[in-house]
Amino acid sequence: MATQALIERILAASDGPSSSAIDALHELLDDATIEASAMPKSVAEAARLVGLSTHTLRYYEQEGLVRPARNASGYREYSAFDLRRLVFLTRMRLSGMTMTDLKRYTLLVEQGPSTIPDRRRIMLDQQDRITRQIRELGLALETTEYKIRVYDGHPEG
Amino acid sequence: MATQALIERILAASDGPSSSAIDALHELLDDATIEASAMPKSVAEAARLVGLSTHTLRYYEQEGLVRPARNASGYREYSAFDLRRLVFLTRMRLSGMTMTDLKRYTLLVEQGPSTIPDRRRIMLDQQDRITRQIRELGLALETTEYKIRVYDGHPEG
DNA sequence: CTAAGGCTTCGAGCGCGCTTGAAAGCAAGC
DNA sequence: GCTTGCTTTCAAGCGCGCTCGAAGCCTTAG
Repeated sequence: MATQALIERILAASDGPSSSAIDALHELLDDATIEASAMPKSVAEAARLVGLSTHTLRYYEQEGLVRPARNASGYREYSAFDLRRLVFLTRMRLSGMTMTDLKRYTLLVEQGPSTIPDRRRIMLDQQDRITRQIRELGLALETTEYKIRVYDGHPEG
Repeated sequence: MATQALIERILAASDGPSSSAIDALHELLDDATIEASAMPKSVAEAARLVGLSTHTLRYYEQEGLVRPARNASGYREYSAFDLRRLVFLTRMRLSGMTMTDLKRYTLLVEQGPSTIPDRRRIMLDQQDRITRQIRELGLALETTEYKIRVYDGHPEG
């Protein structure tokens, strides 16, 4: 029962875009709100779009994770490409990938296609890590469900 | 397809114990390896059983999360009860619950049944948090799957 | 009796990922 | 020209959750 509930929640979470449309989403822009205008975004706009602070965006640049262009006055200009990368970075950070690993990965990306095998390996490792993490979360979720059931007077049993 | 794979992974993760047996697991001991012997465990044994360091166990005690008894020489003795609590704590920590929240919760537990509504609330909040986190991990997992597919030469479409 | 290896307490240190603050430049409205 | 509010760089600080090291006590084997 708890397991079933978990699955239903996962389904609800990733259902909207039917499985085959997911690829298109990734390819196109990773996030519908980004492609709308092709105009580069200021650091504040970019921050708002990806849900980070301007400070964090500057920090990411300093760490070499993203390289927005600059306008005549030295202001940052985040292109759709930069925003896509930021979405990727955010997703990976939220899933627990470390800054160190993201730096390594980004470096490989900038070195061109010859590093694809290395990048693939990193993604496979992340995939494993995330899968383990989901397993752990499943256990924790069941534990909260159990406690709540007990607090509600374990109506079954 | 990615979604289906995700669900299958979740299923594989929490399948062994059939849904209805999960409650029993929680009630009995949370972890089969613990109940075997009723003898209290030393800090090192307890650490090994729950997968933490002895340093961390002492730290948790210092923070009031667990209260193992002491033997004549002042050594810690972790009972089955203490170990159960440690498993709970570990599970919650791994799911991202903060030390602060765990301290609050533990304090409520030690204040007796009158705090059950508060505890229930905390568990409901955690349940929400974990569910959101699983959603995020789902996105990240799809992203790694997408990248890997691309690196493999996107054999489909 | 001694040596090895557990255990104790205490306080300081650390790694990660930001976060904040200071000082100053640029843009747009009044 | 002045003000308001964005932007820049740089360096220092911080909160969390451990993690480590020192100094000394207890227990068991030889």
